[in-house]
Amino acid sequence: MKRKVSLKDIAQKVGVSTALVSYVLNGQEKQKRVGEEIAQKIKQAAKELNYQPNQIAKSLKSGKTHTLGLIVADIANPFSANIARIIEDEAKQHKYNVVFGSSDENAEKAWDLIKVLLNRQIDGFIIALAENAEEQIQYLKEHHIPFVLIDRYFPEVQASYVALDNFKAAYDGVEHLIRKGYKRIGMINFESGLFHLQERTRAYHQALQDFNLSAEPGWYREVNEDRLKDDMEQHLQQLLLSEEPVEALFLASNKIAINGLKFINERKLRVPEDVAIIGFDETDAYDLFYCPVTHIRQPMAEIGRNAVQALLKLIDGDDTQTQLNLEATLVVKSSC
Amino acid sequence: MKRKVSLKDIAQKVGVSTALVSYVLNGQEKQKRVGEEIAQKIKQAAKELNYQPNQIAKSLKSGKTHTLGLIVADIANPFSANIARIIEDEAKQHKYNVVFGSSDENAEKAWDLIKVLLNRQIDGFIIALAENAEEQIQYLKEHHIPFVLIDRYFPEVQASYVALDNFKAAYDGVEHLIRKGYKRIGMINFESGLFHLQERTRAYHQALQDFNLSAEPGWYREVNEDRLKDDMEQHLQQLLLSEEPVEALFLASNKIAINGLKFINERKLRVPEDVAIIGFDETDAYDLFYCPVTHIRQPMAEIGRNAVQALLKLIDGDDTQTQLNLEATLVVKSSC
DNA sequence: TTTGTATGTTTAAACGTTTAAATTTAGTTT
DNA sequence: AAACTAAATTTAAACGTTTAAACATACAAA
Repeated sequence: MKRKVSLKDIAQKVGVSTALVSYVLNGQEKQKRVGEEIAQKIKQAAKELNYQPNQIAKSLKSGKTHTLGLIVADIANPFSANIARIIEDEAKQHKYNVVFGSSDENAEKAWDLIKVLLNRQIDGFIIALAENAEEQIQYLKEHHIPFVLIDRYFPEVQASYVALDNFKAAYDGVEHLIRKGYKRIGMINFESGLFHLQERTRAYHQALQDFNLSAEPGWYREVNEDRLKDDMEQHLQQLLLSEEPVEALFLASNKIAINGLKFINERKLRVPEDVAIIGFDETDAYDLFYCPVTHIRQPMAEIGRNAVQALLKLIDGDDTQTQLNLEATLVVKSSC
Repeated sequence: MKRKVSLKDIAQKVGVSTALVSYVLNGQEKQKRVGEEIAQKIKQAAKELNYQPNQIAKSLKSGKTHTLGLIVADIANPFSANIARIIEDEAKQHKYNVVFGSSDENAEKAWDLIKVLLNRQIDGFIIALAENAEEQIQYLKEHHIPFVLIDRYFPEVQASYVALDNFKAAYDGVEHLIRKGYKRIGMINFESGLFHLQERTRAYHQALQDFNLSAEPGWYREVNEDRLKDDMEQHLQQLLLSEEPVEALFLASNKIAINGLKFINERKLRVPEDVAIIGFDETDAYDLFYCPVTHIRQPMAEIGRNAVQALLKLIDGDDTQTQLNLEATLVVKSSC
């Protein structure tokens, strides 16, 4: 890679000091009252040499990299990928770049990512927290590193976040099932201490209670992310193919829903006749299923955009915290 | 953000020059024969102060950022997202980070991305080319910037790439249909000058010819990415619901397949009775469709890993080009 | 003529590293 | 004791920017 053109090269060509070149190329010719004629020459030379400023040098000087770090559970998950795209676009609009990393829901990995990205001097983080990551927030706060949480947050820790009103979203979903007349309503959620998932569970129970429906303990099931397929098989078997199957099922995430639908497909169960379904998040799968699936859609674009804007505010030194619990949309199809 | 600990701080604390600290912390204590005792003190101090080297400064000095630029069409597309994840992991193993950008299949945007990332001094690119991007390759080559193409490449331009043997993959798919006894075989592909897509079309025609099947021109259709839904509607209408519908359909990408399946779902067509289907790429949709879809699977992990390895080789100054056309797998389900 | 002011330009230090070269110190040969 | 060698450490420049401060020049005012 032949050495790139630097300020010095331009300075040399025009016959001035690098300072002048810097002033002109940064639009400070007026304030620093650079001579009209020389300014022109400098601009001309910059163009001729196709000068591209070295951002690394700029960063070293300014301490700013104009880069945001994005940490998600897994960039290969459509939810993360979609949000990543939105964040990328929003960041680009503000002339920021995005470096990303996947934590695999693993606090250890998330730590590594944070450390690595910090050493690369990114200006701030957008993070979808892993479980047991309170420490990390604490660290970021102590070191005054700007960050915004998305999707998940810890209610007891003070921090900026842009998330879903998970309770309301899930409540609305379960209520929808109830109003459709289903009485035996089951739910499958991840086995997880994450607040946003627990909120969905809380909403399920609350809704059943509010509408005076009984809730057999066995109707609520938890699956482990790492054994997703097996756990789903096992629980669905019990929920749907036992003596007294549930009539309706609330599947609390896109991955859970996809697995659930696959099971239903394989066993040739009829939706909504044998079991009504309501899913969470979005996936092509919902539309492609023989019976399009009613689901709870998160406002992805809003989440992404708000997160970037909140983060940039923090980076710019405006310390007001942003705490958004956005509303989901119930997309009614024909699965219940 | 309180100022971070620098070499100077450690030097000061121990009472030596920064040079020594640098030597020790970079494991050069032996070659530079740093005193045993002082070396210990330095390490100790570094630990106590929790020293984290400033990578920006290192980069400025070395000209290396240990960061790879990844340019895909759209990070929100599962294909891109999956590859991104694999690339991320492989890069991490070699202590590299990944910055990404989406080109939206738009040469202009891809240019911007390249420029921006170059100014950030990334060490090399992994690129899924947009159409009309020959120039960009030329530019990268002229400037001796290491890069590896994935998924797409221009056969007439000499460059490292890791891609699929699209011709063989598609040929195998069509041959599968033929061997199943289908005679009237249609195909839907993107309207695009991209070589990898054209190869799929070429394979379709070649296979039909090799097996002495007639190929009505109307059986081959092209859709425009931006009008995907409408175009698909229109062509499927003609292909499947006209006087003489095709018996089987080769859908040449995941997006096309998903749209096609949605159409089939809406119109309540039977697969494979009314029409047999073979899809390209992977998507949950294939498994979720009431009749699991036979498809051509790309070896994503191989593509990603090979791309990173090839790129790192180039970065390390080994100029041998990597040109891989990997084989796809035909995943036989029940749609044909 | 001196002083002052406005205008235009350069100098030099700084950001946090790396590293070749110079320097100091101690030890060994003559 | 002089000369040399080896070991340990420092110095200073460099990477490519930015920017406060110093400097130079011209011109007007006293």
